[in-house]
Amino acid sequence: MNNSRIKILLVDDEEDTLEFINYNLQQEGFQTACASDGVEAIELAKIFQPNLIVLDVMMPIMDGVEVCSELRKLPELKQTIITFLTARHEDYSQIAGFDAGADDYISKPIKPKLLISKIHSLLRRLQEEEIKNYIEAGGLKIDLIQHLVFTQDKELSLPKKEFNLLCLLMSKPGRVFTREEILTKVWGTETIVVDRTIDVHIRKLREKIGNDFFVTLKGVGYKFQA
Amino acid sequence: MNNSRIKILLVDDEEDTLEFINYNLQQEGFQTACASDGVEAIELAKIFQPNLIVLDVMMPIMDGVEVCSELRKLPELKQTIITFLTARHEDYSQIAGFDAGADDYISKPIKPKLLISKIHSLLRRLQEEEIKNYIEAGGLKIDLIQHLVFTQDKELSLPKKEFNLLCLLMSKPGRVFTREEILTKVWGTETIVVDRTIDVHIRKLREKIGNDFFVTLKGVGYKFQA
DNA sequence: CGGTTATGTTAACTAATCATTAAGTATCAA
DNA sequence: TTGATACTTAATGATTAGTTAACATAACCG
Repeated sequence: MNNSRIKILLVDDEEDTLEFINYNLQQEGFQTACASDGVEAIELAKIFQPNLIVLDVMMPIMDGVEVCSELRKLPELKQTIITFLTARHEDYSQIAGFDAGADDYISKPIKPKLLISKIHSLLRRLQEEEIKNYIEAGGLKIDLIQHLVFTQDKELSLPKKEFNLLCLLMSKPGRVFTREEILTKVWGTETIVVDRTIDVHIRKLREKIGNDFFVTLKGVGYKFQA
Repeated sequence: MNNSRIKILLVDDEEDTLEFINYNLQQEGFQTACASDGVEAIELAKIFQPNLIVLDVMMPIMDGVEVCSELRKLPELKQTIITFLTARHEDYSQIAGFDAGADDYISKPIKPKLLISKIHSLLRRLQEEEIKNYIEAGGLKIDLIQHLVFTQDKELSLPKKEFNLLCLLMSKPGRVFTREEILTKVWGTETIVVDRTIDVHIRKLREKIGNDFFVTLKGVGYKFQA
């Protein structure tokens, strides 16, 4: 993963801590932003759209738990991971933190290496969670939930049959699907269609997505090739 | 959140997988129940009333998709989250899965930490939906308490069905809802209405709120788009 | 309680899109 | 070269959604 695409928002009222964490994260190439109180944090979060928020629990005015609850209410931050920063032995806030919707916590005093590795593991989780509902291959991405296909330059919404056919082929890039297989998996066992129908749908996919992705194997079938 | 109040039903034909997940979830304090086939799953679901069902797609007799469809028909499981367990990129039933009304996917091989965090986030979503008093997306805001919709320029009060339909679509902007899903979630499982009814309600929403928010996917369903 | 209005549903029709086929052409492999 | 197989195009057919108005039902209100 390229760290420079990752945005992290740091929230702490102590200037020193803020600078310390900030320095370490920037060394790792993360994009960072800092806020020194809850109100500022929420404002900044809206604009900055961070992937991760590191939030001190003990803060004046509005404490971390409260800030976290507020942040969780923002729909645009649904995917954002929130982690608390707590002084050791602050058990109460840990529990309350999870109620407020935090994903993890980091204890003070902060050890840079631990912090970084923790952040990496949190981000890995984010990435893995994101991947699940996609089929990805050869620079293309199918979003099954949104029923959309993303190419390098555009996003398209395909008709049902085309979409299903593409899903099938892209589910195993490089693997050949026989015409028979395609028929049973896309059209089902009941419906009987002539072979040309597959060709036409392949053609439409070639038109919309690109010729080279779809390889014909004469007498055998088709495959998706990156 | 107190995990011990959360009930999770696990369905898989492989004894090992079942035990493995079960162990991990029990470690976290969740209440669990296990079923090894579809029929058992449905029976158990009725009695156990789980908050979350983790359902293997590949099963003999009745596959996960089929089980999911059946489960979705039970009115008492309306609030239950159903998530599929699939071998990564392996099967095509992923696509059919969303048609059946699953909420999410978890890919095998299962990583305990990911599973747990996934479950937490699913449950958080459930909780949020219960607590939340507004839905926001694409410049629109629904106030669930006041039963009002705010657009950029005006505030409107929609009839029940229209309101519920809008809530459903806006609860997950971008996500496609199949007609079947819409029917069960807005009209319930008992009432039978003709397909045109959905169209008419969509039309009214388009009229009142704006055409472009509501995207038709022929043969699939509708989605809300910002 | 009626009468009124607002909402929900349906039917019937129209429109649009998608899927399929047919037919001619191109390509490949034996 | 030739026969089989795939590609392409356009036309047709089928399916699905949009629209409208009418009817039914529920909610509202004096």
